[in-house]
Amino acid sequence: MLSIKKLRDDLDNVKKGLALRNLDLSFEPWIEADLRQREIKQEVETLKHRRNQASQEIPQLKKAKKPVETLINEMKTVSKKISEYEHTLKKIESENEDFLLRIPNLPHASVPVGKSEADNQEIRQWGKPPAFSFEPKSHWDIGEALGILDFERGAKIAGARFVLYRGLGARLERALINYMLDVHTASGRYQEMLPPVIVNRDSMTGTGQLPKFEEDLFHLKDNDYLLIPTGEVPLTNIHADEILAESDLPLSYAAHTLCFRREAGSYGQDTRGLIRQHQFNKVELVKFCPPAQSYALLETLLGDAELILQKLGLPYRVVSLCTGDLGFTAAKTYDIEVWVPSQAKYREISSCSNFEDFQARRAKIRYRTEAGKIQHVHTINGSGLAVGRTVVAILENMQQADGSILIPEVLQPYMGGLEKIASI
RNA sequence: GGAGAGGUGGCUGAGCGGUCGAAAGCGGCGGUCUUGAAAACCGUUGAACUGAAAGGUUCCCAGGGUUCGAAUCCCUGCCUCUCCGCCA
Repeated sequence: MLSIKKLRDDLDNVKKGLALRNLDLSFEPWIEADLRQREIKQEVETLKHRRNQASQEIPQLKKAKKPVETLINEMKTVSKKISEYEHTLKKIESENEDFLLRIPNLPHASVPVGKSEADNQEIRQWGKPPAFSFEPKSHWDIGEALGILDFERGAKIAGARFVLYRGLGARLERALINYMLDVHTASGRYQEMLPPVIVNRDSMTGTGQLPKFEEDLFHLKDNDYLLIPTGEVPLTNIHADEILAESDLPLSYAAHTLCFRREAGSYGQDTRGLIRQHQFNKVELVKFCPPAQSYALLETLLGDAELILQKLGLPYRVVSLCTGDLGFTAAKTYDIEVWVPSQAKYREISSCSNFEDFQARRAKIRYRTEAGKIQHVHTINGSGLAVGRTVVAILENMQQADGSILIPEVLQPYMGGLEKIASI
């Protein structure tokens, strides 16, 4: 959520920022409603002031054995008016709130300006795409041939975009989760968490999935619970409605969670394979910090995610999303894209963003400065990494002519010392 | 799932329907004292909105209701605890 002060005092710059996102919102109705809201509020407050005064006078008059009938009758009218005004006020306030909750964050000055994905800016590449002496196979062909991925049975059990990992496939997924968490939590860089993967509406609103993106979420209707699309939701909301101490910042959390996405609107995209599943594993990194540190810490967090790929020996590049491709809540985002040989393309495996105070304002995550001032923290998060897609990258980049897969050295201890996965 | 108890400030914990944002204690902060610290004593100590300020409004889990007036009464929901049942 943007600061209402900014909207009132600096609307031109807000509009400019939104224009960079290809967004042209009409603010006129809101401006009017906002004025009206403040007017009514003042009116209500004046009436309430009178009522409060009377509430003190009445007992005094009673004590002095003076008549109170007139005053009470007068207050009856006042109270009636108050509740009428409040009814209107509530309606306007919730409409205004809803409008604000649907405005995206503004891009940071360092974000490249552009219309679409095509304008994203490559920051760096790491590693070289492997050269194969044969036509590299897709990970689903490899996985099925090795008997470690079973898409047919995944579909039978649940439906399209679900997979059954078997044997060493399941082991590999688990190995990656453990490896990633071990690296991130080494020497206390991130505190490990294991949060709920089902959350309430407040949490989803706090991190920005609601109210706008409800159709992307799985919904448990009986009790209005929602399945998280990313670990960012429970991790960020850990500190919702809290005032943190500056001396405790920055806070860094890492967690493995399942993630669930409806993938409404992505029909026809990545219909085969692990890339786009309704349910997947992810290790998420989240930081809370004072505003002055957030851009430096975004780089740190990005580096932490990159480290995993480096240690696994998987070629990747880092891309800075342009203003037109930025997610709803982000002020700045780096995507890490890993090389996928069968597609001869880099594909997203991590997204690292600085939300500035956008989520903190929604979720009411604040901190007290050393000077005693209370202000919103900045939140930063990123995948470290999407586990299923890491499996994709390993299967495809490490594939051998004989159909086997070499297991990255750092992962071997997590695979019981196994050096490769081969069909028996 | 059944029966009961309860949700008050950083914590513990008072609070008759009417000067209650809320006693008291602890903790925190500032000071006196001290070479320093502890102890003792004194003072101070929630948040949001609004206003240049003075001030005003709101918040005692959440949402409704009763009332001139609600932390206090009623209803609903959520959460916590105890007992029973079931259960990984």
